[in-house]
Amino acid sequence: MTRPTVSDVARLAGVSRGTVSKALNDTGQLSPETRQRVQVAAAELGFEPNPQARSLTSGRTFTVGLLTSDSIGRFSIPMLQGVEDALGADSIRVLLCDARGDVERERKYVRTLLTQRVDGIIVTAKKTDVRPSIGPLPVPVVYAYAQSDQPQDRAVLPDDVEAGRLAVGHLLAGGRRRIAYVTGPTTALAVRNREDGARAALEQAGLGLPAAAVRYGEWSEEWGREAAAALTAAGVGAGGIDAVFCGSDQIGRGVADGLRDLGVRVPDDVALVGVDNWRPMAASCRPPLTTVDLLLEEIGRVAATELLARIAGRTAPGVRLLPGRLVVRESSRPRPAGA
Amino acid sequence: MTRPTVSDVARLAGVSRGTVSKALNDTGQLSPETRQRVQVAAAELGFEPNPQARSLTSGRTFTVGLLTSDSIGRFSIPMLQGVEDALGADSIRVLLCDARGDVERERKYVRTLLTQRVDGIIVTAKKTDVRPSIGPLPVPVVYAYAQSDQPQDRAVLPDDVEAGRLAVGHLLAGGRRRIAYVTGPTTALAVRNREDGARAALEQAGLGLPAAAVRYGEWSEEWGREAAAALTAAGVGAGGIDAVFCGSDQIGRGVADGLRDLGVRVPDDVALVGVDNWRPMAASCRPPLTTVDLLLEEIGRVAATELLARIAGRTAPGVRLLPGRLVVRESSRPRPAGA
DNA sequence: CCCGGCTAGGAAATCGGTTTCCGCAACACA
DNA sequence: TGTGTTGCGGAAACCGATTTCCTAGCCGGG
Repeated sequence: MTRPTVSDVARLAGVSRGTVSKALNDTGQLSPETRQRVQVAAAELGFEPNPQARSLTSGRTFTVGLLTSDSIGRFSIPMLQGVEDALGADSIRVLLCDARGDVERERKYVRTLLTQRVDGIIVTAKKTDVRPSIGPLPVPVVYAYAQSDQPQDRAVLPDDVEAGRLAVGHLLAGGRRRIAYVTGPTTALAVRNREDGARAALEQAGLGLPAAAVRYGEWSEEWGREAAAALTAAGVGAGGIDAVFCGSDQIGRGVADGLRDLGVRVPDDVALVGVDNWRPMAASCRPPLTTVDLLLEEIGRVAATELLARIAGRTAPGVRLLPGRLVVRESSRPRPAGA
Repeated sequence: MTRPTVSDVARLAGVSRGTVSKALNDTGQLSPETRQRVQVAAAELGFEPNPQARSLTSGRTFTVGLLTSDSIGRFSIPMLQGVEDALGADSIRVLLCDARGDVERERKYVRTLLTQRVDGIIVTAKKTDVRPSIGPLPVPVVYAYAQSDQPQDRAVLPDDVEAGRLAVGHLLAGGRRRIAYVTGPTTALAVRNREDGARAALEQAGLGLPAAAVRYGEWSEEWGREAAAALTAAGVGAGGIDAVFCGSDQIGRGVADGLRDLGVRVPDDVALVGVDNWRPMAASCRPPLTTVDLLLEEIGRVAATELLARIAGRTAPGVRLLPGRLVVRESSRPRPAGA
């Protein structure tokens, strides 16, 4: 009934407990025969060492804490999977803590994780803006899709400047010239970075991003619809815009619907590119929305790998940016030749 | 540098290690003075018992495994939060395992969790259909938003029959009489249960759900749009339908868009109700979608509470159904009087 | 034949708590 | 004063593994 212990294996193999440990961990000086005899005995009993007992001596728990400061959400999920992926390969367990944006709760969780003797902590958020560090801790910490206000903390982030460049570069390549940017609040770092990228791409093409072509608002469809109306008040085609870079797929979808309501054709009159590659939004959009996938799963994977490196003692501070990938759908199809 | 242990506390308080344990756990026979002296010493040192060492003797780890069979997704998140909520109150940790629909991976995770000596396991899924049991295990298991094929396993599920009844009852109360049901694949249990509920409500009002009024398809907006066209081919108003119960908010949104394209007014001509209360879908719908919230967070909370009860030895097999709640928005506004 | 060097594997300490068992001291009672 | 009870707290075993230290036995060389 009760699980086998080293003593059981020792008895069956006819050796001492210490010898069992050495045999199963490939340490100490043992004859190949003894080693094998122990291994056979362990297999026969289905012996698996008790992790609690093991970590009592080793000091390691083979567990890392995953602390989400804002709730777990749409952005966290792919990252979670990436993290699990990278850690699972080393059979490291993940302890989940959702602080839900509550500073007090976050502090409590950090204490819990330390008490629990986790080997490291990954901190995630739902926006990439700078946030307070969870403090100098006796264990390694990596921020994923989040960054702390302490420069020595390590962070893994999407390259939002590059994302803006990608999106606008794609529109330019499709022959668009008068491009607008409908996006979230200026307070968001991602909004500003993507704008920088967009500007860079435009300038490289000898174009600019006039103030009237940039619209800050909420991360919502409603805002997208509203902005679509405002942007086309001056008409489309000759004098007006011929493409919109949307700060998110939700906004993109709103813009698409807004344009549609106004009789503006997408992509014939105006092309659209979003950001996130949030399937239910982007793929069901009419027409399906071209978008920049920030590869959040990859961010999770890299963050976990970096954490393992830090646990192993290799450390590098600062921010690491990961490029996204353009997913081309209908909404940015180039104009038919000669249109 | 290194964390204080019972020995440190014992030394400071001038007692033995055993006495420290008794004092801090309110066991044994100690004078109030000694007890307090130890507590003061422990507080002074910031002593926190090592959970690994503790679980070595107690056999308990104060950790439960959360096994998501299909990936973590939209449905899991609210449940996760409910689970965390209920367990956090007892300072029980959550070990996250995402099997991503892979049976082999799931088996591996179950082994890992058992090796880890978790006190219990919660199994979640993204659909409520019957699934293979993870087997008779030496620890308690509760299925949340999932159910196993073994009747003795405990499951906590949304009451989909009641959800159908709620939705259709609401439409009937708003004066609708010719109600259609656009939903997911017949293979899904939720689809059939909600249909049963819808039928029950209709029959209670002396009405029926004709075969032509039920449309099975995918859980997608595309399907909703398609179905909207088919349902209104016969026209709306006098001879046609005056309301649609949609199997999900995604479908609901598709139906809304489809009707809009066809010039059918929602809710004036046709009222809509969805299921899920998935904010980004339901609230951004035009018009905003009335929907049945299945209260997944509550399901997570209840599942966790049940698991704790089982860990404590109180057990009851079988399925427990939790009712949802109607969230009324624009899409089901009753017709203006006299229309 | 004796001694030094080497190897295989056992004994015991250790990690940090919990728990059982036992003895001492104080007290009540006859 | 002797004895039985009770309250308090210490000593030590224990949980399950790892690791250090040490010894027995074997080998070869002188």
